[in-house]
Amino acid sequence: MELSKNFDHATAEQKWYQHWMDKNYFHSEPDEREPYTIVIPPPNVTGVLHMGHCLNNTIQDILIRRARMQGKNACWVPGTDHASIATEAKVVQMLRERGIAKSSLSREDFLKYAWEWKEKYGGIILQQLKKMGCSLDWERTSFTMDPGYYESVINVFIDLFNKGYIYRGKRMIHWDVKAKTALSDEEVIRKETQQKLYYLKYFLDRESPSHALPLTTPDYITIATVRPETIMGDTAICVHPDDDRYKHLHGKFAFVPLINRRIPIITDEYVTMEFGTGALKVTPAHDMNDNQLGQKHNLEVVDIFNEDGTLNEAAQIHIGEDRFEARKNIVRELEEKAFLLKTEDYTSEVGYSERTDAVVEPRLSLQWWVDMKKISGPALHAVADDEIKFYPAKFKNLYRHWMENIKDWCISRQLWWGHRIPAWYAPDGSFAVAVTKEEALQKLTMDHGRWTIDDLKQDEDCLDTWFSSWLWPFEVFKGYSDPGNKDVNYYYPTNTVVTAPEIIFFWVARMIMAGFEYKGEKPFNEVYFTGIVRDKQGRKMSKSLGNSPDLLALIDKYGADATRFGIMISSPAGNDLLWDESSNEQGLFFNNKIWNALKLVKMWEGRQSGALSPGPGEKNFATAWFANRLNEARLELDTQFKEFRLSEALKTIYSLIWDDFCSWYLEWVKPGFEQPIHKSVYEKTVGFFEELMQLLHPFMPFITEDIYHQLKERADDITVKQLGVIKPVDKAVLTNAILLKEVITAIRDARVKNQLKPKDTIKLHILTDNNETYKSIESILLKQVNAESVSYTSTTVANSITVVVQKDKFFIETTTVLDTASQKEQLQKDLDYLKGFLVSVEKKLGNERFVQNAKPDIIEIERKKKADAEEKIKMIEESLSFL
RNA sequence: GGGAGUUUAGCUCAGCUGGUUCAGAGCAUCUGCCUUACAAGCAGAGGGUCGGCGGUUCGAACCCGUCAACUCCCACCA
Repeated sequence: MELSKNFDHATAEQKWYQHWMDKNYFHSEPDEREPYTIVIPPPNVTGVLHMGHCLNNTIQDILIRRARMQGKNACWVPGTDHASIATEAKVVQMLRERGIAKSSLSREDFLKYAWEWKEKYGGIILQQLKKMGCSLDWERTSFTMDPGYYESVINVFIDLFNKGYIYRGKRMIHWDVKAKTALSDEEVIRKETQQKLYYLKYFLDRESPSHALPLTTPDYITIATVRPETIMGDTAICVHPDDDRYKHLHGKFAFVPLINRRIPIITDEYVTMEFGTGALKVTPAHDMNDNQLGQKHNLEVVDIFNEDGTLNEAAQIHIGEDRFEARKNIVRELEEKAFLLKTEDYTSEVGYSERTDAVVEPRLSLQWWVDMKKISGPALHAVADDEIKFYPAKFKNLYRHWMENIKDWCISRQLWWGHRIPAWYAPDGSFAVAVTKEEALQKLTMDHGRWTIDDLKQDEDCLDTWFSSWLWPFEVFKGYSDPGNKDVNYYYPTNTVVTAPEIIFFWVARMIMAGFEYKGEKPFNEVYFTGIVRDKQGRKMSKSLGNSPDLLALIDKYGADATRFGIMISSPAGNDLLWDESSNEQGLFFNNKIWNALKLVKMWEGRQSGALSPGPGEKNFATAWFANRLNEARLELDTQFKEFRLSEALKTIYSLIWDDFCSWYLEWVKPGFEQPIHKSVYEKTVGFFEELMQLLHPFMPFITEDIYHQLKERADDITVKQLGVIKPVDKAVLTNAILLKEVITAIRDARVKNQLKPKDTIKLHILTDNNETYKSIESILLKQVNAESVSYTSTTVANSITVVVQKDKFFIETTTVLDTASQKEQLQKDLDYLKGFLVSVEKKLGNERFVQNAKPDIIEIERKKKADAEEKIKMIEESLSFL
């Protein structure tokens, strides 16, 4: 069958993925083999594939495919995360588009819509992973809200509550006014924000007889604030106890502008004297630090915001206005009434919601918390002691620091989409934690006994999404709901987690904690942190910047293999990567190169001669070399894989195929025009090609499978073909090949420099001590430098171009007129370099301390360098004298 | 403020235990080739004071100190 001009990626991708699925290659069941397990970091069920996923999942697929080819029982578990905030936001938006307000729906109705939405759009991302070629075990697809998984999450909550690790508490939390939910610390992004610092007059209370002030002092105190809209929540003014400016005011009172609330002036060392005016307004309901101050000094708490960030009745003025609207209006009013002294530009970091980008509002509220110190111990040590390895290791420090200073985890979210908190409240506020209402009633009855089942109400809130995904490594195998089952016993602990460093706390740390708490064992052996995908200018890829390419369009254009190549080749281990579409182009060119090599080899298929096993005199240097080169490269690849240097591993294979196989090997064994190829050489070439495809397969699965089948009619598939053992390398053959390449390049260079046309033939004369070596590579050399003859000489050949390689001399005899001047120039250049080099070596060897201290083999090398250089200088000088 | 990282060719990065002609690769550039697998290609070439300074050492891109620039994480003064 005639081969097409180029590799048709679209057809091949479709064909082979379907074929692999039909053969069920990706499905794993426990057996006697060693398992190799990866659980996918579950993408948001609402998600669509972006470059980060592309990198992340390509890496996982490479690891899984390689493990599969190494004889391990490879299992890569797919799934999605219900992503409560993100999904609920999308559903709310969809409803709004249909003219339905969430507030008009019951919880049940809303969830019906949400599930509908999930069934329709959810999991698109899993289909997209197939397009990328990911070899996931689709039969094991999990979702964090699958019924069984849901139950496990609830039971874990109950278990931790019963152990006393979960509590309910009123605390300052980060409040997302858009999503109307609490956020954990990790969900808040701090951004530098341009603000204004307003200096406000707070008039002092002079009336109060017991606090009379001398009339000479000003009748106000100036406060600097960026949040004038919160003054109505002020319940104190605080100054530093040592601040001389305010000593006379300790224990006095002042009035909040506009509303005239009388508030005390207190002292605390928390206040920075240098900042602003050194006097701080204290708003315990709306600032984390102020809240702490408030607790310490027993201040009143006045909460002036509604949950959507508008002002409530407690604010007394501007009721119903949004906080930022109110800020403007209040500033205007303060100005009009002369409370505003001045305004300064001021830049500081402000917290934004990771999900909705709303400015986070510190808010006092009753939430559920996990006491992290109770469960973090084993997880801290597992990483510190390398029981779980981090790649790159630098993340160990970050992890340790966070774990040692771990704070309690706010796990309740004011959302409907998610795992509903299994807490049941009685009318008097007492509550019980239980799976069912009945159980809860029973528990409550033991203490109280006066309620019926209809009196109980379940908590309205859901659990943080990470409270479900931290169970992922074992619960995808039902390790919690069905402990000790055969799957979890076999696959757990899993081998590798591949994820972004951004979620080291959200997910990685918590999975480790859950693993120890519920399995008594680490959840995985190693974590590979990928870099962040950035654009050419180094900007993080993001929707808002619009610099994130459409991955599916890229796959259409370049093919999945080239796209995988593109992201992997630009992905240094452990660093961020600057991705540019041109790297996909490089991948496409690579496809083309491989395809053309196939075309060449296929041309030879019908033109074979000789016997399958070569005769004694037919030893072929090229095949002997390439067999060795393959083994050498495979050793290199082994180390690169062990250290997760995947980008380098790909470069190794790339160069092995392009340079060693195509540029050298194929040229060396290529028969003359329309000449037959020796059968044994052909068979070996096909074998090498197969092995190369096998090495490349984890990176570029489609083209490699396709070529594997194009090379030969066969029943098996490369996807499950096992890698052979690496044979010992014959160093002598490799060394000779290096010499051969060097000679070829040097002679070609000389040809170019002397303006010989590619078609001009030459006669080559070799002056060497080592005729044997050259005899074995002679025919290759002849062909590669377009020589009509090769002979050996013991003297200089006159009227020729001289080339010196290592200790051998080559004379190029040609009919064209030679430019001796440029030859001389070239030789002189070499000579100067060598002389300089010799001086430095001699200097080194003349240094007594070097000879005394350096290792003997190093000294030996230096001596050899000296001898070689001297010999070479002699030869060049000889050649120069002939010109 | 605390911590981590980066700095090597025009660009993106390797360089592992200090020692081979160790200053490398890919891309980009330049020169010559439509040579019967491939111009998405072939052959060849040029290009770097290894961020600065100092130290250790027989020997430093590599180890130590210091300064500078950039990046990230954590904690933040209203």
